[in-house]
Amino acid sequence: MAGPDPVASWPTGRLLSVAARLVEHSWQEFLATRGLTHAGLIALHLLREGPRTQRELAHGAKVTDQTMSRTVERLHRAGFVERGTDPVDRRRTVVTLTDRGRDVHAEALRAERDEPEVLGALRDYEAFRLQLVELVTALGVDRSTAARPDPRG
Amino acid sequence: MAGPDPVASWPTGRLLSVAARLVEHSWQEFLATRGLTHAGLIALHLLREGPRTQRELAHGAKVTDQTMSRTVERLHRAGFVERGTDPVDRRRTVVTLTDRGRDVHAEALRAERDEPEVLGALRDYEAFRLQLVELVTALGVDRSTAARPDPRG
DNA sequence: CACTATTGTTCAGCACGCTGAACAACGCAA
DNA sequence: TTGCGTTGTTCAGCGTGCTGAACAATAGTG
Repeated sequence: MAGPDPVASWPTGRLLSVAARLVEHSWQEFLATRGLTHAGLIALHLLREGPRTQRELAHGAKVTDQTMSRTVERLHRAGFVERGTDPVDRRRTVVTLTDRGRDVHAEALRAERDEPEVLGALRDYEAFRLQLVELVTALGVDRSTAARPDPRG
Repeated sequence: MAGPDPVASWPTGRLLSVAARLVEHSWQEFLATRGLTHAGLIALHLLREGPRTQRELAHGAKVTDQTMSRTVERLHRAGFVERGTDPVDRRRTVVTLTDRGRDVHAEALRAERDEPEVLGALRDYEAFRLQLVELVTALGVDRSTAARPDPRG
């Protein structure tokens, strides 16, 4: 008994993390049956308009190059992307969407539209989304090369 | 240049994840200098009213027992909690806050109040918080034992 | 051509989340 | 006591995030 769920007393950052996990989790059923992961989905999303280098994908997804490297590897293993070396600059790995990748991404878009049940618990879904976009835009200047902006000590 | 940051087109779940990472990251400076982690902080938070078993902590933090197990281990390693076996039920590990733990938690609370700069980017901070609380309350029924609610197949 | 710096990617290793499985201790029944 | 199911915790292993370091290839300088 006592205090059952004083979630309201949590720090906002923690609230954000837990909410993210919970929502991610609600996608798991869909994703697992398709053999893809939630991180891979955003990469697919960024790839829909054409081939990109891993660096570009990392920038776009607001993650480090290392993280995107592994995500792409996973995506490739699942057959959703193709990897090739840029003939002009052989350091670069150019990532391209396969048909299956394009297909599964389209399906995910549909599913997102069809099942707003999860986020339906929110009063002002659109307002909430907007706040998130603001937050990410404000805080997520870049990353990718994992720049350490203020090493004063 | 093309499309620089179409964050607004991201799925909401991804937005949530990235926002969480970004906000978490803004705490890193504070946490790192104190030798604690963001996951540990919520455990400390739950411990402030008295000793708890790991199971209770897991419930309270909306994570699985396994995850809490490792978090407590880390906290113990850092000297913020003490662990003991319940004499009544020797299966149980009772976790208690140390003085240092209580101290660092209080400091974190203060810091949270003093530096709302990060979340200050938001228009309606309170409304946003409220949405998060609603979301977590609605979706985060429990976890801990990692119950699989619907294994129909 | 070597020398050095920069750029693109991967490797090593950690934190944090999860699931499945193992293990120890308890509780209940025969 | 033995046996078995339940409960509390940890171990194994994976996915996603990070940092720091290594490595390969390109580019600039002599």
